[in-house]
Amino acid sequence: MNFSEEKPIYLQIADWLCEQILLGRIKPEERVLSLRELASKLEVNPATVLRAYDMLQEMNIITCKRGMGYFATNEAMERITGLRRQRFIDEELPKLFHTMKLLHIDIGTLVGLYQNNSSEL
Amino acid sequence: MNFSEEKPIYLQIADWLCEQILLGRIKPEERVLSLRELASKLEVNPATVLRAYDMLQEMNIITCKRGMGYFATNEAMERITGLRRQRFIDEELPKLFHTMKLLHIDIGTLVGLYQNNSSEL
Amino acid sequence: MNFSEEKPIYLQIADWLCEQILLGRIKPEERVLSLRELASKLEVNPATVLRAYDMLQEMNIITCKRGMGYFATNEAMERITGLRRQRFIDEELPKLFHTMKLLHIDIGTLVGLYQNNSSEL
Amino acid sequence: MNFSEEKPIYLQIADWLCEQILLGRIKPEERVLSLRELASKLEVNPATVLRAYDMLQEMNIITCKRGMGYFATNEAMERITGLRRQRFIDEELPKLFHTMKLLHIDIGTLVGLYQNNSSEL
DNA sequence: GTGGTCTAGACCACC
DNA sequence: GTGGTCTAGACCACA
Repeated sequence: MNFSEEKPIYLQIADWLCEQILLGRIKPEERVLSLRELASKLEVNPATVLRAYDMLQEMNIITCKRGMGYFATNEAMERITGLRRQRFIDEELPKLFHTMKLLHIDIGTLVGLYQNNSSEL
Repeated sequence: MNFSEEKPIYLQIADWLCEQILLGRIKPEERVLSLRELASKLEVNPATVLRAYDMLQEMNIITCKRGMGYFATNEAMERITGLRRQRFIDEELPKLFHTMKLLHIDIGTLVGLYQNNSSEL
Repeated sequence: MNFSEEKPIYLQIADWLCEQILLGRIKPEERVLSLRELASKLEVNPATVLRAYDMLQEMNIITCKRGMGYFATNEAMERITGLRRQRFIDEELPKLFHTMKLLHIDIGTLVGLYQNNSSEL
Repeated sequence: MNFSEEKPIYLQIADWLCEQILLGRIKPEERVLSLRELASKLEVNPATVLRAYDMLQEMNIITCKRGMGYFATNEAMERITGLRRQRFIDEELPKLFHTMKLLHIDIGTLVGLYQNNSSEL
């Protein structure tokens, strides 16, 4: 995994784990990698993974069973989708539209780019 | 000017100045406020403004004439638009489309939100 | 290290570090002294060292791993040599030849001085 | 005239004037441009030209006749050549040889570049 | 007046 | 521990 410079690594780890869940690669109630496993896989400090897990735990996305590891909650997916949709609509979209205006990119152009981009995948 | 907490002030100053140029409030070759003027206007330390100006100077958006202050270059606008369009298309759009996919927001929905948003302004 | 008065200290630090790399005292991927370590060793302010490191980072000569310090990139040597050769040939040599002409020093004389100088070392 | 960024303008003006003398474009005892003439020609502040002239006066390269302007001294050429040769040999050459060593440019290469360069002019 | 450098020190986020 | 940001203030060279 490649970490971007602009965001703290622990946030990127949390985001990545959320995506794994959204994509169905981790099911509700399923165990996620242990701190040490994930840390060594990602080549980061376990304390960094811990911080991500702590955060997700507070959001009720994962939960810790002592001695057994961390597990996705059964409401994980709804929590993630809810939080993200809200952030997307309230924060990201306004910025997006502002940028488009400044750069004189109209919505038609955006749709065009979307379709090209989608077909590439 | 109100500074957000999430980004360094010097970056916000740089962004703000770029927008002033994009919006035509500062013309090419025109002098921008001196370090001290801007610093006292924004109530920040001159060194913080300097850091913003340094950055913009390296991007060829402003240039320093010794003892006389900083001036917008005559290619300022193209530089800014160029840099931003590229960043938008290469970095922000892919993220946007990725998020849309994860959240099951299709392009039609986005267009709808765009039109609502535009009519509000 | 003795700093000359004529150049900013941060540039001298940057130059010095580049030479350490060119001379093989710092290998690619190797960690360089932390801001604070180098600052206290050189008896300067950490902010001054930071400025040098910032500059080298933009030139892709060193890179920052968060919380762990700065490391020479694996292309550090090529970058330095490349930048310096170009500057030497494009800027310094023309000045040199120009000066020689004005002072009526011919190339033979220069070669003589070179050989004396080399044998001294 | 194009001023470099790295040196104070007044020094560049002084250097330029010295070169005019070395090249014989200004003869000993001949009048040089007045402060205002030169300032407007170079598009700089007369105070900047004054600073250059002051410096040259202290070096006995030009002299001021009140009410009549500045004149090259009759020893101007020797002064300039003397100062420059010394600086060239004591300061510039050692730096040059040091750079060549670091960049692995040998004296033969330099001679080659010299000959190419000379034939171009 | 302008910008540029440097210091000392505080405070923060991150690993 | 690491780097990053910001402040306050001093001092300098330059125009």
